Amino acid sequence: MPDDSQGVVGDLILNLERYVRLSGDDRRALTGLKAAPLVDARARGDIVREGDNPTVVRLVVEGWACRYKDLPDGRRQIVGFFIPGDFCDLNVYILQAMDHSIGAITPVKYLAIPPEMLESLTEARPRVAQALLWHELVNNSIQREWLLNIGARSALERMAHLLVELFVRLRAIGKAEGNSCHFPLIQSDLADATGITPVHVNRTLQELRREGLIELRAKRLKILDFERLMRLAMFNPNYLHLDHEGRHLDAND
Amino acid sequence: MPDDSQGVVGDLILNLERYVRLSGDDRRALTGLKAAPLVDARARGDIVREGDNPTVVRLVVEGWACRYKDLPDGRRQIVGFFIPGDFCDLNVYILQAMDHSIGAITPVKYLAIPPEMLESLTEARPRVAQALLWHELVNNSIQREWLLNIGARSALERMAHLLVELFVRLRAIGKAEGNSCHFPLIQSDLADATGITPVHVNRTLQELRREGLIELRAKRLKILDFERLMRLAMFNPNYLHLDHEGRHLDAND
DNA sequence: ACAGCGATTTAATATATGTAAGGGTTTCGC
DNA sequence: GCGAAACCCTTACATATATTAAATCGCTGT
Repeated sequence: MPDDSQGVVGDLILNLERYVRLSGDDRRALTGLKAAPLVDARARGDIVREGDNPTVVRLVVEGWACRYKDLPDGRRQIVGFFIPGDFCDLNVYILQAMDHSIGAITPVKYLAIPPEMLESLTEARPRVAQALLWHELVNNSIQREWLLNIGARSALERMAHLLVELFVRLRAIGKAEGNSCHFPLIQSDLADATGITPVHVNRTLQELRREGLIELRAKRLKILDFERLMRLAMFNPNYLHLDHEGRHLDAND
Repeated sequence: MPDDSQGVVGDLILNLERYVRLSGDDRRALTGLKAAPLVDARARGDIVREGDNPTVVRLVVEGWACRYKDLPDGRRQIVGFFIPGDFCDLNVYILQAMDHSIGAITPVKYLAIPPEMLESLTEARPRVAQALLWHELVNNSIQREWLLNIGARSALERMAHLLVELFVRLRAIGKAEGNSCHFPLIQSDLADATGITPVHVNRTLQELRREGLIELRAKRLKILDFERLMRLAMFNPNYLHLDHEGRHLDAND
């Protein structure tokens, strides 16, 4: 849970400060978002369904969620994960009917922010607007990398890539302890996200363990050899667009 | 070639009017974009390379282009196609370093628009700004559908889906004649876009032909049974977000 | 402590898709 | 109009991943 001084929007601030340096006033303005209603969602339930016409923007405050699409015959593809500090639909609501669903992985707490509240925030604080735009563009970039991942990498490489990405993102909001982190995805989530079958996800994870690259049990992921895992995944951090801050990717910084 | 009254930005206007009803002043303002330099790109050449730091926004005026990413070992994934009236990077340039490349499929003509020119346009014409935002969000939605396509559909379904999508988009800018259209993609383009192998693309196309669903030769695509092709692809037009105009998807309207 | 259920693991088998290589055809530059 | 590429197509074979099913593990709640 976010128990820092910024309270419930602390992870968002951490998130945005990767992109833009915020002033004290910017941070205070963001903190004002906590006036929005805080909503609880049950684990494994839907938060928004394809076809809905949402009227709020959701900011994940606690827990994991995902964006997914499904086919009439039940096949399902997760197209992105949300962790605390991520917006589910900063702009998407503008399109009226949702073209995808949002589901909770764990129990989730989110702020249901009225669009006008965001508008007045971004009008008053241009740097915040800039940071939000950046955050959104990085999301699109991640989406493109996922296409490369699913379209061009082997099952093993895909898995490795997804684990590295999630670990890097979690670390960025201070949710990693050394080289390990809480990891609530079950194997069928990984299957839906990578486009491989749950049985094959299992084989793939075993291979990553056998190779001494990871440990994964009891909802806890531990990266044993970050460097080698990144090489296997052909992980190129460019697409996260963090470099302009001079940060480096190293599991132990 | 766009030889209508709006000249070189005619396809853009057609494109945007699917989303928002533009006034005469809006259209005139958009027509002003043709003051930007018109650039030629050679077929099969790169227009922007991953890592570049572009300073203009590109609007495709003639020809086809694609967004793609590649891996160190040469594997390549096309993550989107651009046809006339599409922006290549309406916002992406903000992120500084490109996380993907843009390549020409055919000879391409594009307007190289300075960001300030776009900014003054959108400040003066809010409906244009709204339409551009919509266009961008639809692009992201298409990206999500592609993830579903590559992650969850079989090779045959994937192929069918891609063909339907491209046909629908071409028709929307008046580039289809009845149930057929110019189609400059070669089989290895289709392979890179669907994440299947060129040989298998060939098998897949033959099957679509054998089933009496399409004709495809000499850079010309003809949809023989639109209804059945859509069903095979599980094509749900929601993701193109055209419905608010009350349009229907029918190959012969 | 145990029941019950979801999650993981294993195994056997099936199949879609990949790989490699050769021949045929269209396209395009000159 | 000719020649050389570039593209398309085919075949034979290899393999990664899917499918199905069933056995174990490990929570969660009683």
